[in-house]
Amino acid sequence: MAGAMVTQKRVALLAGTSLKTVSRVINDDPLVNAETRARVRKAIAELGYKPHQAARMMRNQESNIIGFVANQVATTWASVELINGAQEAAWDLGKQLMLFNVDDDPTSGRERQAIDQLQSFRAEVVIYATRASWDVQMDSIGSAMPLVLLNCFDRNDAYPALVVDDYRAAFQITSEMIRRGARNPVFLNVHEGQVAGQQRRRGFIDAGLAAGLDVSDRIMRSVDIIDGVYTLNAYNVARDILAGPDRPDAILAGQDTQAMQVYFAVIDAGLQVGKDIAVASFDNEKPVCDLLRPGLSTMALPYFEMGYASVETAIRHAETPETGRRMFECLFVDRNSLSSSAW
Amino acid sequence: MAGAMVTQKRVALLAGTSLKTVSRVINDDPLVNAETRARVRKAIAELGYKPHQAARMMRNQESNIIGFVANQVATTWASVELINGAQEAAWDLGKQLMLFNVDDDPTSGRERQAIDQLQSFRAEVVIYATRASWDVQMDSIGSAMPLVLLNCFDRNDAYPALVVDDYRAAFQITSEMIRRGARNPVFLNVHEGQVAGQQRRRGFIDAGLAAGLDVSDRIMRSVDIIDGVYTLNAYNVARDILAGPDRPDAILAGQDTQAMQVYFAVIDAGLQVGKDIAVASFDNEKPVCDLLRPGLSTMALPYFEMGYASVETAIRHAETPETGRRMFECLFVDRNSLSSSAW
DNA sequence: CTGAAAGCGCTTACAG
DNA sequence: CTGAAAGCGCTTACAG
Repeated sequence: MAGAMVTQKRVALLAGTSLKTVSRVINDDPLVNAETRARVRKAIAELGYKPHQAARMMRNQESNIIGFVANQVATTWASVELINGAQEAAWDLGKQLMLFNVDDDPTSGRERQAIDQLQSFRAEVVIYATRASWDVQMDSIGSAMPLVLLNCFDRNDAYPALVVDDYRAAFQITSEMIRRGARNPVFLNVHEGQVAGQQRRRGFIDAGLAAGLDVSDRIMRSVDIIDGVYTLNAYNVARDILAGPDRPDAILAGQDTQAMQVYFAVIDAGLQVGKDIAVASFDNEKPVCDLLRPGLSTMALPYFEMGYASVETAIRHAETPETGRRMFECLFVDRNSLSSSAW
Repeated sequence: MAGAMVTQKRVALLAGTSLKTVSRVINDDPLVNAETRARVRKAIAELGYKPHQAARMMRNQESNIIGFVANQVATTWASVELINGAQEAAWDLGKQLMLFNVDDDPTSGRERQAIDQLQSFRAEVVIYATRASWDVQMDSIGSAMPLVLLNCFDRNDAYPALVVDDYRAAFQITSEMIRRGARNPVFLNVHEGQVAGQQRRRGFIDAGLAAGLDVSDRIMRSVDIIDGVYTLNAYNVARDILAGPDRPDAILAGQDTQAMQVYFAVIDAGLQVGKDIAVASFDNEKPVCDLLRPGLSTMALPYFEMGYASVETAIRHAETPETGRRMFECLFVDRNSLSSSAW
């Protein structure tokens, strides 16, 4: 490896020129004789020379590296899109993304390790992404490097943050349900300890009010966090309300995986989704939504777009610090779960 | 940034010692006076000094970087585990994983770009992972750097490869179905252009033979690749065989998402999974398997383990080149889909 | 136990 | 248009 290392020196030797001229050619400096340039190019190709990033980083005093710390992100299909979007932006903008998947367990020390590594590589800025919009405490990272929050934010808005507009998403999907005929919808919300849960509650209620319906007592929780473990029990909740006295004509689930549980509750109650009862949701986890029968109508999280934008924001933020939350809108994806015979 | 850079020199200045001694302390060289060491440690902490990786890489002529090129991997839950396993191993073994998600489109040039970047960072070895066990042509990478294949292999076995033992997995799950009473199983196989499809076909047939059943004509394809797009149609296939004259008492699907389609075909036929008919599958995509009702019994792909092992293999392979395929076994995860009233 | 010198591969001023 | 010198931050021999 070391012996075979191809350097500018060797290229210069072969091209019969100086080290410096090779450097010029590589950096597209116009002040090089066309013929010399061609000779150098040929030598580069012949030797398979690749500039040594580490040397460049050191000499230029800049790394071109953006850190991406993903807390529990790689656990759902949808949120992997945050990473894909960031990756794409990094390609496009000539940055190197250095990715770390860390777990939620603070005792594992993985997060600390990731930060240390990023500092050692002199990352110019770090993007911190979580699976849900928590109100995070990020000063341990923020004091070390410029920081951008993705799909989360901090209490004091000390860092630029890119978040989903959950209020609007809930408002929209609820309005759509009502527009199509729902008069007695139920909302199986995610945990209201999450910001998303709080925002969506408001969106659901406000959409009802806008249509003259009071749905404020039609919100139930279908997720539990027991000893830190996130547990879906939309099946049980849905089963109970379907068997209850005041059967809804539409169920809005907090996430597609919960909607999937709702489907089975509906089936077990001898009913049909999209026929006897409408179902809708949030996320747009493609495989789930497409594979359910009927297909699940849902509010698509704009994660790819957010991931992409996070890199753009990070580059700007590394240059001149910014703050403030930027909201991203969900997109309604209509499949076939949104009708009900009750309408 | 540049002005504020904390170097060994500044640490030495503060500790009242030489540059070299600081280096010794950082690299845990025992030949340092305990008191000097303490003084240096204190200075390091005070200044928040972090060694500069780029400088180390250059001086040591080794990068400690392992490339991980993931072709279409981040598209299913299960295969993200390949990445998670590799990440974990990298943490444990003190290597830096440099991850690239590339798409399958050869014209995008992302793969080439990834290789170029990895060469520029002088990655010591590259792990190339795909979503399925294709027979890949990897010489474009293999000629540039030591290469390890993960979840795929090449025709000539020129590189070490870590693959799933699909034959054995199919043999095991089929045997389990038969052991519990299946006499007329059907296998909705994945595409037999995939090695997995071929191996599983054999496993299914051999398990039948071992139990005295000829199931060789009970294999159907439930996936199409139309214009390069992978399309599941297990629903239609299952619906047809359930309505046909020779109704199976068990259906083995090629992947959990297909099993999900089978569930809906069973439901629409007015039957119940785990009661009227047994269903099983491959993958263990946790959310899907757990959320289906009844829970789906499936052969879990050992992706985390394989991802972890790929890094260990890569480290060895970078040192002394190896070749050969290593097989990993799937684990049977029993939930509640494996009974049938027909038994 | 400690330090001064040299060099890893590159690019930024500075001279020609 | 081209080149020789200096230095980015570190560690490996070599002397003390």
